[in-house]
Amino acid sequence: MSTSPKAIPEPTVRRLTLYLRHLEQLTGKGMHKISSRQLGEDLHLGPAQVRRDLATFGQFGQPGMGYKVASLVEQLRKVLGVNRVWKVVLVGAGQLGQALLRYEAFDRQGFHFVAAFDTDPFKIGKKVGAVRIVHLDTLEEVIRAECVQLAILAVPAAVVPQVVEKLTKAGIHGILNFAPTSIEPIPGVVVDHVDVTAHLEQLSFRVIRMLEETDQT
Amino acid sequence: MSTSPKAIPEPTVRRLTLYLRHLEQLTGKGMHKISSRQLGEDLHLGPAQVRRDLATFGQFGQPGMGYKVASLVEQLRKVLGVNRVWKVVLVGAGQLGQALLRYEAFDRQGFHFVAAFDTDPFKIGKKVGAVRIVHLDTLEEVIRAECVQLAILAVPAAVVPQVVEKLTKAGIHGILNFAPTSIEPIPGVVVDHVDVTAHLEQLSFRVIRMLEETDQT
DNA sequence: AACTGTGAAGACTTTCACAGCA
DNA sequence: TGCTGTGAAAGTCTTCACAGTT
Repeated sequence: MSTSPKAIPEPTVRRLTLYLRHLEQLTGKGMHKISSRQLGEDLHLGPAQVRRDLATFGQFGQPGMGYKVASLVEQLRKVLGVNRVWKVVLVGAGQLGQALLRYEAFDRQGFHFVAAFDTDPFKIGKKVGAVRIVHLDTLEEVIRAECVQLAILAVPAAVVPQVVEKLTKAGIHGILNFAPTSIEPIPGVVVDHVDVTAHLEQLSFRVIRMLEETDQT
Repeated sequence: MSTSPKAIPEPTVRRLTLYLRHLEQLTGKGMHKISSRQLGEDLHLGPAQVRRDLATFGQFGQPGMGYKVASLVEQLRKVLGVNRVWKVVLVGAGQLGQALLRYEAFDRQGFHFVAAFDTDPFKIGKKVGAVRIVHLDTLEEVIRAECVQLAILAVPAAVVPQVVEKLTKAGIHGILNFAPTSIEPIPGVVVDHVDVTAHLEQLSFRVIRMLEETDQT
């Protein structure tokens, strides 16, 4: 009976990210306004889809003119919550973990690594990118001291449950899981999953279908 | 008017991967049959969802008994196209690319790297995991000679269009893109996208929403 | 009794098509 | 004219609920 919950559909949220990235590139090119038709064309979406998505959280377009790129970028950042800095920890400093630590685009988008954890004595103390690898046992301490909100998990599937428990205890708010295993839902923690093998399997499925359709004799 | 195209919904395909992975783990544990209720519980899905998904491509369950794990695994593999080996090349042997080359789970799932390409003279000739890095100029040659079907792109966004063109010319069937840029649809080529920044932004959005909902005074 | 497969209902998402503004 | 925002239609996906099998 107070603030309306708004209910933004999940597919819309996924596309907001795409709009934001594309619009950021456009500002770099000095483009000041854009229409839903053009934006849709660039991202291979229908113009109605674009307008519906953007209208979900307010009215930004100017009828007859289109959207002002700069203000749209600002609004999208606000909606997605990237108009501020998120503190992030990495758990699991293997090959993938280290590649993520070195990926500079995260910082530019407001996701700032404050620490990396591992249990391998050979890795501890090593500096990767801008952060030092420390022992997993210090996880709770660091997360509380630094008020870290997000964690990226790049550990073997087998240890995911234990690490998740530690993170939950430490009061983390969100987890992005790269391990090929599903995480039990936890109240108060948002979980998302990046599953590269799943994407390859999707690709496999779609390639087969495509070839079958093409090959109709 | 001949073979029915069946039309499997995309969300279903995404879940098939999850079923497959979970069932493979179950075989390892000596579990021989499972019900839709149990499988759904394990993966946090409704039992009706599971049955609908599995029934999409044939009848596998035994009423009163559930599903036979081994035969379901076999069927899912067949549907997803992972009952065979896919030849894969990596383009872009940076941090992320090298981490992917070393990720052994791909091979186990039937995705076999046959080559890695880059343009950096310091990287060329180096062996990462089981494959050697060679110059991008040899891409078409290698893809044709080895009949490679899939490519993983881990190059900077700026060079994606050129690389995609090379791949298309070489007759690739599927591309999995890790660069934060969208790829123009190409007839005869299936494209999928792994976008880590997008996942972080999703997480950001959902964490904010969760905290707002929790905080209602 | 325990369970699957599925028609039909319901929920959600996309697309159409047009009123209204610049 | 060129464009947005949106009610309503169409399309897609999920869930219910039950007939039918073991």
